[in-house]
Amino acid sequence: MNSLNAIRLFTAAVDAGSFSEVGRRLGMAPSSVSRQVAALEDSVGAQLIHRTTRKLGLTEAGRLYFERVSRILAELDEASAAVSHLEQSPRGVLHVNGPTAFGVRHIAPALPDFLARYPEVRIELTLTDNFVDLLEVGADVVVRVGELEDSSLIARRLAPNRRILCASPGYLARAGTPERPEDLAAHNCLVYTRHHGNVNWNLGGPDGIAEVRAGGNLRTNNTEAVHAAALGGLGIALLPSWLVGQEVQAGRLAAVLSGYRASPGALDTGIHALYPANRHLSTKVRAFVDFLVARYGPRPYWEDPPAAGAPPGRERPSNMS
Amino acid sequence: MNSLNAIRLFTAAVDAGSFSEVGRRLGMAPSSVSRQVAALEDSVGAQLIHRTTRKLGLTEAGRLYFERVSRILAELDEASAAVSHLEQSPRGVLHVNGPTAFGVRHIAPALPDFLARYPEVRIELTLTDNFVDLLEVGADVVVRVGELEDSSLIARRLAPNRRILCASPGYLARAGTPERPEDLAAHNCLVYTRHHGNVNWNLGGPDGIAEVRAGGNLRTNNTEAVHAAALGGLGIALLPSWLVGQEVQAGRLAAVLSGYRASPGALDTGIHALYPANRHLSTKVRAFVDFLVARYGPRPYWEDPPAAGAPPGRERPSNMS
DNA sequence: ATGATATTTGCATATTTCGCAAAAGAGGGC
DNA sequence: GCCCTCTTTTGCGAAATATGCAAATATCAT
Repeated sequence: MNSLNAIRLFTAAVDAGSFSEVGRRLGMAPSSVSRQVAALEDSVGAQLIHRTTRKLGLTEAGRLYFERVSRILAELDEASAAVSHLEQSPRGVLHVNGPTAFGVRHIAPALPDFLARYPEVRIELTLTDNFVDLLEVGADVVVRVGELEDSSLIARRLAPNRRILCASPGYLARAGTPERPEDLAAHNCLVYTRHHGNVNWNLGGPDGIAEVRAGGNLRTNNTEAVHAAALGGLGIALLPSWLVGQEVQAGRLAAVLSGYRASPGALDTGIHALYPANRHLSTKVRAFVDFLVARYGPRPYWEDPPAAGAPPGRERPSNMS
Repeated sequence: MNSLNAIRLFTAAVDAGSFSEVGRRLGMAPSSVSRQVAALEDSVGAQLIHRTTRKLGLTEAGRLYFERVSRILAELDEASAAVSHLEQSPRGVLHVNGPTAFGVRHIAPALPDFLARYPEVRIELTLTDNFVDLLEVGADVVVRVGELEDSSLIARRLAPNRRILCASPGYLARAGTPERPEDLAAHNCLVYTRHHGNVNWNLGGPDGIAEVRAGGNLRTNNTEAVHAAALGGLGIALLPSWLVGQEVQAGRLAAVLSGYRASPGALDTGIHALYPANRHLSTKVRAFVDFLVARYGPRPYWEDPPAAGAPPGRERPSNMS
């Protein structure tokens, strides 16, 4: 195996016309240059440079080798430079993966701002609801809502994952507004469930945790269906704040029992951006995750404003267009 | 500076899909592969491969680098192969330098045979009468007649450098044939001289060395002129055997005082091929020098046949066409 | 869960590489 | 013609680098 350094020294010697001159330019002993070139000659099995103590001259083999190799070295440096360039500022293709519903509502609307800020980035957004393997899908970042699998990935928290009870104003006008968890028993609860069987809602309030048996005339494994039904006035739903927060703000839905927290026992799983724990975190990934963190802020725009008297959070980023 | 080995391991890892597999194929520890690739990543400043313990995946930078670098590696191997190929058998351009007169008579006529034997060689023959620096003129081999300068070149003896006294048969018929060195005083001696001043011919014979004051009505610094004058019957000349040997054999000239040797005191300077003392002697140079040695043999075709009773020399190569 | 296999890292060991000094060679200037 | 300088090369000890093994950690299949 010939070493790259030897080839570099060979071409440098041809350019400089002297091993000593190469040593002077590169800050190394002439003997090292001599030995490296000799080793290169041994490896290719031919004399490349005729040497006397006063001048160097290329052999035919050396001329041939030099012509090809100097071009190759330039290409190699160019390749390294291209890769380095890619990391000097956010550039290239950023492959983002996320859940469909969240992606449509909160990732895709953020992309125009991101791409305006980083014009050299192109985004490939893949929205899938099943758990994806970063390597499998070739993603750079994955946004996950909810529980995190144990993995070697780095998880950066983007937002809390709060669920709120809500119903349409029409439904509440017709069926009344529950004031305490027990009141839910008299309401049509729209149940999102992954499995069959009964579903209980745990609500934490000033009087402890109340476990409510949620039931009604709709059970579905699709959050969007629950959402649509609630908007249509079918009943009371327990839905993520990122899904209904803005509709509550706009008045299309009304939060009920807002003094209670859903699943108070479970720790807040949150919404996270996941990316590989590499020694060299690519700038485009860092820029994207930083961008999302800044955009959502400590209190995302879909969440209620802080309660009166609570210390004000940092300025929220602009709402989505 | 990134090492070539690291790049090779990187591409091997991409091909094999596993560092361990690379280690198995190349007979090295997986940890070494891992470290080399990591070092390469550090040197280009970007992650090239996403790794989990089960699979490897290229990053965008890695894909970019791999595409360029794998092509570059192939070119590099090709360049080394081209140089090696050049030395596997005599090939390429052979730059030969020699004296004009000898070259015309004994080098150029030998070339058709040489080129027929080595069809992949092209010869560039430069004939100059001044001393040349191999590097200066870019020659691979230099043929020199006569004294050798001290140098680091390797000298391979091709033929003796004998000078013989001769004259045209017509001259001898007119002026008589000298039988002893002293007789030359009565003859018209054609003198080749580099300098002005008198020229003495030293002739060694059974009765010791005789120093003869050579003189006549022609002095010239050009051997060919002496030769032409002798052929024209002007007088007796002292000329190299390679120049007049065949004309003596053909009867156009007759040797005189053939029992005497010219300059018996000086050591036989001979005719030599000179080439650089490199560690890797190129096959084309070796082939050419070997060819000349074989062609001229221990007793060149221009020399007299061995005296009767002397052990026969090896078969002479074919005379020039 | 457990086993098999993968990458990575610490650490001791080899191997290579480096620089200095000395030797040998080549050319310029006096 | 001789000296002086600068060159390449080689020996040798030291520094730097690479390597292999073992252990830790991680992932996937059974």
